[in-house]
Formats: sequence, structure tokens, C-alpha cells
Amino acid sequence: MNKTSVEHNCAEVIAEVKPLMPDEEILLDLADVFKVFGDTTRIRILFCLFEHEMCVCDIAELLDYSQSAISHQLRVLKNAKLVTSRREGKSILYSLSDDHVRTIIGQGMEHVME
Amino acid sequence: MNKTSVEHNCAEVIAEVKPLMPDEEILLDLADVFKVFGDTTRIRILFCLFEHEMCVCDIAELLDYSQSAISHQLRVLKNAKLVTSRREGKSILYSLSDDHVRTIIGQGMEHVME
DNA sequence: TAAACATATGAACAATTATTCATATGTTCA
DNA sequence: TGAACATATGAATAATTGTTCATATGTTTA
Repeated sequence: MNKTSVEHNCAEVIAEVKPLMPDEEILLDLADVFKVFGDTTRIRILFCLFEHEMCVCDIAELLDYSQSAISHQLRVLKNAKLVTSRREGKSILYSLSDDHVRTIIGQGMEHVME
Repeated sequence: MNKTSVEHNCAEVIAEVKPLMPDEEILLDLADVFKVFGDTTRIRILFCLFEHEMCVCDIAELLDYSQSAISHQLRVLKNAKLVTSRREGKSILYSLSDDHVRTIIGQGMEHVME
């Protein structure tokens, strides 16, 4: 073995990296955001909203899910501040709350596409 | 109500958006990638590897998890092609496979930080 | 080669979560 | 106001998933 190469030193690495770990709370929040993206139904909903503001029944019909299922998932997306809603008559129209969603999904796409 | 504003038309919106939905397979892959990020243990592991190549026992000690738990999660990360590994003697050293990971987590961070 | 060390892995269990069903809330219009 | 429509929500169920435990695989060194 080539002794000029730097060998791995556990204690050193641990001492170096330990103080750099982010706060517990940040890690939890971060995982929670990605958890929201980690479901096909919600991903589908987001892809719908990329194109157009939509009411619950639109999404349900377009994706062939029950109204209830979509409503439950929209709540998750709303709690994560990924979508917002406004009322128009009897309907409630949902849309993306900002462009982070596009960027995050875009990056995920790039990874998936190799 | 202001009749000059464009009102929501369900059938129109559905017809417009339906053909734009990505393939089933892409949606599944996309959700799977984000699922991997949606767990604090794995997020922690990635933060470790942001800083330094590490062996399994390093990560286990640093994060105070069992060797087995870390090993299982490293496999998940590896299957998702987010980390790679190489052997050095008795140890196996893990590192990030590319910079998508940093970018994706960076975007998640930005969202979490409001 | 045997012992010690490092990692991987299968099975089992506990916890989380997505959907369905039934029903409640809220809005419009006759 | 009452009927019809649109959405939200609580409870229950089924499925997924993270960790532990026990053990297997693989490497080094005495």
C-alpha cells in the first residue's frame, strides 16, 4: 500500500465534523420539507399547480383521486407553505406559494435524469 | 364582484394541464429521491459527508446511532446514488457521489429559513 | 489459521402515513 | 330559507418504513 496517501483517522474526523452539525431543529424542519415532496400524490399536485391555479375538484378529476384524498394532501402542502389558496365563490383555488418548489423539484429531476 | 376578472373554468384548466403531466415513472423516481431526503438520520449522515469522507463507525459515533442503523441508511443513500463508498483496509469510507445533494439540501434550507 | 475488528443484512416490531368513508362546514342561488 | 355544490376533517385501516437484535461476511494481524 502507498504510504504517502493520507490514511483515514477516525478520531480526527469526528472531532472536526462534530461541531459543524446543524441544530436539531433545522434538521427536523429540513427532513419535514423533503418528506412533503416524497409522495407521488403530492408531487402530482405540484406538477398541476406548476401550470395553473386549480380548485380541488380540478385536481381530483385530473389525477383521478377522490376529493377527500386531494383535500388531505393539499392541507399537508399548505402546512409546509408550499401552496396557498384563495376562495372564488364556492371553489377554493390553490396555487404555488413561491418558486422554491420549482427549484427543488427541478434539482430532483436533474438527479433522477442522471 | 368584478366581472372583468377572469373566472376559473374547470374544464378548460383540466384540458390544458392534463397533457403536460410527466410520465408515471418519472413521478415515482422523483418521489423516491425526495423520500430519501425525508428522514433526519439520513439528513444527518449527509451533513457529515458534506464535511468529510467517513467510515460507518465514525458516523455511528458522531451521530450516536447504532452501527446497524447507520449501515442500513447508508445502503438507502447508496441505492439512491447519493453516496459512494470505497474500502480502506477494514473500513469502508463513504462520501457524496456528486453535488446535486448539496444543491438540493441547500434549496430545502432556503425554504426552511423562510 | 484464528482472533479481532468493521460492515452488511434478514427478521421482527413499532411508528408513521396515505387513503377511504362518513359527515361537517361553508357558499351560492332559486 | 332550503337545496345543491365545493371543500374540510375525524376515525379507521392498510401499507410503508426506521430501528434493534442476532448473525453473517469480509479484512487484517499476530
